[in-house]
Order: sequence, then C-alpha cells, then structure tokens
Amino acid sequence: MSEPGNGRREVTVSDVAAAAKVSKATAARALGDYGAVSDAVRDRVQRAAEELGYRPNALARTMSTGRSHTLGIVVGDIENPFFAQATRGAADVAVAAGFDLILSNSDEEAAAEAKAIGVQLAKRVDGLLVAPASSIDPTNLRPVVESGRPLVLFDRAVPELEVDTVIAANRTGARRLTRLLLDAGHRRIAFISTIAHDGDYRLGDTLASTSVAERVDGFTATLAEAGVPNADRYVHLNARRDGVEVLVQRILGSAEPATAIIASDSLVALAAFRAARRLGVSIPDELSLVAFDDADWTELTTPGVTVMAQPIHEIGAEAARLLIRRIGGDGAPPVTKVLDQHLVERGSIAPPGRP
Amino acid sequence: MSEPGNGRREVTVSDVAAAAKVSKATAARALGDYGAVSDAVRDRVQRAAEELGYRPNALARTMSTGRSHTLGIVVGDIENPFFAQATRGAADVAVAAGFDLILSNSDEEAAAEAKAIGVQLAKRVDGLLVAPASSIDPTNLRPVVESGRPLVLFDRAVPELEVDTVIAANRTGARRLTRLLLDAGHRRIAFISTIAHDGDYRLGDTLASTSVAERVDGFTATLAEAGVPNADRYVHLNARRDGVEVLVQRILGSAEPATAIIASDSLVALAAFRAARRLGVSIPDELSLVAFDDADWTELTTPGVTVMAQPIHEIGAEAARLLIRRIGGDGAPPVTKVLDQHLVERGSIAPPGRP
DNA sequence: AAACGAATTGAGACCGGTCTCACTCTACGA
DNA sequence: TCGTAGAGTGAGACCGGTCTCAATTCGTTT
Repeated sequence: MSEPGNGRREVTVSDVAAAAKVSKATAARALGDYGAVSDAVRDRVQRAAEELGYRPNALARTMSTGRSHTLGIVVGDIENPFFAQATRGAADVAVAAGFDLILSNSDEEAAAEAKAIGVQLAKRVDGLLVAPASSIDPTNLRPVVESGRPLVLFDRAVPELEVDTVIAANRTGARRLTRLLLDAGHRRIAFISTIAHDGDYRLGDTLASTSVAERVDGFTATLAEAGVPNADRYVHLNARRDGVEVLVQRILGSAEPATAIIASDSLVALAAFRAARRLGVSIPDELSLVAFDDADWTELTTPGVTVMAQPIHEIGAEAARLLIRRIGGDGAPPVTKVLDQHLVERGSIAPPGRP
Repeated sequence: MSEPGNGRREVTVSDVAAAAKVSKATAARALGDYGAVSDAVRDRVQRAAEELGYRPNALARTMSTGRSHTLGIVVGDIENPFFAQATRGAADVAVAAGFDLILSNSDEEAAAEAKAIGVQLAKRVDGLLVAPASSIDPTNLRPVVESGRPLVLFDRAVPELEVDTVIAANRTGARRLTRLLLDAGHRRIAFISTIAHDGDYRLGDTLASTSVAERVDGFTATLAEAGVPNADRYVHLNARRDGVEVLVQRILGSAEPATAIIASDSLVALAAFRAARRLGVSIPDELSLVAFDDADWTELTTPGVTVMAQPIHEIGAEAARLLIRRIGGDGAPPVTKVLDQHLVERGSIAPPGRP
C-alpha cells in the first residue's frame, strides 16, 4: 500500500529465469509445467517466480499457442432473464473446462451484432456462442465460419448455415399452449412477440427468429386444425416492449376482442399482465394468459401464470459443451439439439365467459 | 461454404504488405491508421487487405501497446437481476468507449473470486470492475492493485482498500423503509438477507458486504431510536435462497412473531412473498413486506410490493466511467460515489392488526 | 543550384510467452 | 569399454502486431 507500484513493469519469464539463474527456456518449462525439468531447478524457478510475483501473460501464451481459452458469447440483452440464465449455463460449463467468457450485447440489431462478432474474432476467441439477431441473414456469422473458428448458435437457428445449434421444441410447446386455450373454449387467441417484422404477419412470412417462427407455426397450425379461420391475424409482432400495453388495449378493445393471450416470452407476459391490471380486465375471468418461460414471478401473481418452461440454463450449457467439443477438434457433422419444454399449469386460464 | 477454410492460416500484416508490395511497417501504418502514409499507398494496402480478408489480431496489438481495450467484470451471479442490470450498465459505457467485457461469476465465494481475478489479470484487462465477495478481506483484490491496474468496486466497498467505489445510499434507504413500517405501527420487523455470517447477528458485528451492513445499521439504528430494544435480534442473515421459506415460517411462528419483513434484495423478497403465499398468510393484512430493488414483478403481485429502488443500471455505468477515466490516466485520489435510492410505494404495508 | 526540412518508407527490435533443435551429461546394455 | 538412449538445459526463432530510427524522396527557400 505504501508504494502503489503503478508503472512497475510486469515480471516476465526472463526475469524469473535470471533470478533463478537458468535460461528463459528452462524457466518457461518449469513454470508452464511442460517439457522436462529437474526437480531441483523446478523448485528454484518456482521459488523465484513466487518471490518476484510472477504472473503469466495469457496473451503472450495465446500468441504462440494459438489458443486463447476464451469463448465469446453474443446475446440480445444480458438484462433479459432468458439470456442471463443461458449465459450463466454457458459460463459454468466454460469455467469448468478452463475457458472464460467475453460477453457482448447485440440488442438484436444486425449492426451491433456484426461489431461484437468482429471484436470477438479480433480477440481470437477459441469459439463463439451466438443467439443470432437474424435467422434469415447469415451475413454477420459468415466471418466466424470463414475464420475457421467453431460457432454454436443457441435459441435460434440459421437455416442457411450448417452449424451446431441448440434450441427448444418451440413448435410443440406452442401447440400445447394453444390447445390448452382451445380446450378451455377460446377461439380468439392473440399471440404476442416483440420480434421485428415488416408490416402485419401473413401466413408463410419468414421471421427473423426461428424460435418465434416455430411458435407462430405451432400456434397458427393448431388454430387452423381447430377450424379457426385466418389464424394469422391473431399474430401480433413488432410489439415494442413498452408498447405491449397499448397493443393489449387495442386487442381487447377491437370489435372481436381476443379472450386469451400467448406471450412469446416472460417480458411480454409481464407487460401483458401489467396491461390487464391497469386496464382493469381480470385474469383469468376476462382474459386468459399463458407464456413461454417460467420466470420466477409467474407463480407470485394472482393468479399464477400458466407457462411453457424452457430449460434455459441447459440451453446455454449444452451450447457451451458443443462448442468446447468442437474446439477440442471434433469434426463430426453439425448437430442440432432440440431440448424439450414442459408445461407448468397455474391459474391463468379460464373459459372465455364474457361478463 | 464450398471450402470450409478451416486450418487456413490467418492473414497477417506481412501478407498484406507483400501483396501491396510495401514493407510490413508501412502496411501496418496504413491499416492501423497511425503514422504517415501517402494516399496512394494507403489505398493499395487497404485494397490488398480487403482482398485477402485481413482481420487484425487484437492480442498481438495488445502485446506491443500494452492496452487490451478490455475491462474485466466480476459479479456474484449474472442470473441475479441486480448484477445483470449493473453489468448491462457497465457494458453500455464500455462499448461506447471502445472497450469490451470479460465476465466472471464469483458466486460470492472467495476462492472463485480469486480465480476469476487471476484469469482477468492474466488476460491483461485494462481495468477491473468488481462487486467484491468480501468487504472485510481485501486479499483477493490485492493482486490487482499490485498489478497497477485500475480497480473500481461497485455495490460494496472494501474499507481497507482505497479505490474508486460506487455504491448506493443504503443506510438512508434502510432508515426510510424501517420508518415507514414503524409509522404503520410495526415494532417487530424482520430484516432478511442471504449474506453469509458466522452465527447470529449481534450489534456491531462486521458483515461481509458493506451494503448489507449499512442497511442493517440503518435498520437497527432506526429501530433503536423508536425505542425498540435488542434490535439486532430481528436481523436474519445466512438465509439460503431456498431456505427463506422455512426462515419466514420460523419468524412467523415464533412466540413473538414479526409483523413485517424487510427483504434485502429482490430475490429474498420473491422468496418471502412466495413463502407467505404458501403459508397462507396474507400480505399486507397479516404481514407487511418491503424490499430493496424495484424488480419488475413487484408491481404485478397483489398487492404490489413497496420497494426502495436503486439506480442499478447507473451503478454499473458510473463504475465503468470511473474505471475508464482511470485507465485514461486520471491520477486523482480515489473517490466513492454514493447514488441515491428512492422509494416506490405500493400496497404491501398495512398496520399490524393480527386477525 | 545547393541546402534544408518535411513527408514517406523500410529495417529491425520489441512485447512475453512457446517450442524446436542442438548440445551436454549420465546411465545402461552389448 | 564403447555406443547410445534419454533426461536436462540453452540458444534462438516465432506468433502478429507496434514503434523507433535511419534512409530516401520530394518540394522549397535563398
């Protein structure tokens, strides 16, 4: 504390070598624990290192070995509980395997994502974990496959790109949720997602996220099977997070108001719940609500929210596992892991009895 | 896609230089945009770089310049919304200033924290953002100040260490919350935190987190001022996150049950709310509940939870700003920024009328 | 036209590790 | 007793940038 020590040059292998009176090569061997060194010398070197406060420079090591023991992860927004959990899952697997994580937020924007990926590549990460902002346009991801570095996508796939991918069984989950509402007697069900989309959704439109696309597919297909015409007009995209409230208001105030809402993620569910509360419409009596993701608060509301839970932690973890395997040299053809979702029934569904 | 390009050696400045028929030094100047280069040559080099698909190696650059343009951040757990928000705040400031972030979770454990810090230092981050697992023991942080790298603490201070720190006005916030309950007529108020502590809390004990310590201080002091004896026996620490329920049960089932709870963070509040729900005790009629942090769900429950909101995003952002200023060479004496909390009143407080 | 200064360029050291290769020294088998 | 395998060590190249310094080119000034 008395001498801040700023500006003091870092201690290097050469310094240690000099102190231990051996060559740089030998010191490096003793410290790096590779090659052959006599016990006596190893001791001497390690003592010297200890004394001088030697701290290895991981960058220099990366320069010569080519391995950085670092993974990059690009998420939409770390504040989104989904990404926070997935990141944690990935981080746990990573540190267990001796890797650490460089984190970037893309805000689901192509430009920010491209920049983030560029930085990660420049930092020579050993591999990249990405929840791609666009499932349609692989431009941002091209540089990483061109760099030869392994890439694993999670939460969303990019059909044009043949790379390892970890996703959830969204279509099945959506069918299940939709069926649940249908069975309760609902016919006018709104599906809400914040995903960006040009204009109103029409059946067959391609969406920027395969996971939302699958949910929409499952939703509209199940509706169609139940004989509900024009299922696509119940799909509401582009919901800005702070705009869900007006959207819900519009949905409920229309000529043929929806009697149930499927929220595509927990943030939308939260906004929808809040909207219903503010508008004075009672859940589930006047409006049924179901959502994807078992956010912690969903059991706290009155009523609790019935949700399709995703193994979010595991999505991140599995993605990291896959990536680390690739880094280890696994050359098998790319795989797509599809993880199951499961239903958690609470009290937010009731028959659509209008008061 | 037809040629995977794996194993292809990275394109370097030398390659570009050769292609552009200039020296390595000149090519580097043209690419790195430093030094003087004629327009003609610059063009030629940049075209060559483009053609070859040159991507700078940030590590090599760091090796010679000594700057990594990377900040390290060590949080308790990125899944904790508090840390997620603070991290986002820091990340935003960081990228705006041209830095990126290496993220580590300490799980509030000394060993994991030490390791994380070690890795970050090895990676030669330009500076470190840490929410220290222990405010008492500066051991883990010593290496970073010894390395001469700037360090900024957030959420908690470490009194023994004179470094920049960003915290919230926790004592004031706690007083305010306590007074609110007192004014409603409560006298037996439980304060619950998950923070680790040896044995039961006694007035004057030092806590591992200054932020919790300040809250406890504010709490007990306010209680004492109101003439409540033995305020310290209402302080419950060591609450394992999944153990809050039994704790609440014990608190409510004792001879002199608490009539109100102050949750030290939103996760505890969540658990407490859930516990009350499961135990069938009604909030606020049978139990008042207030908490720190304005988690998004707190306005969704019935009733909403009255909370002391912290500017979490700003805590992270300000910490990053401070850090970047230090990295820029600011040698002013260390500062401690104290950010204000503000009360958000909802409906979770009522007089302690036992039914 | 000679001299001078600024702009441009090239050669090569350097950052801090790893790793190859050659050399020395010892122990063991033929 | 000699040859040789193998352990232990040192010298120096290398990774891919930056940067210093000297050399060259050019335009001006007098």
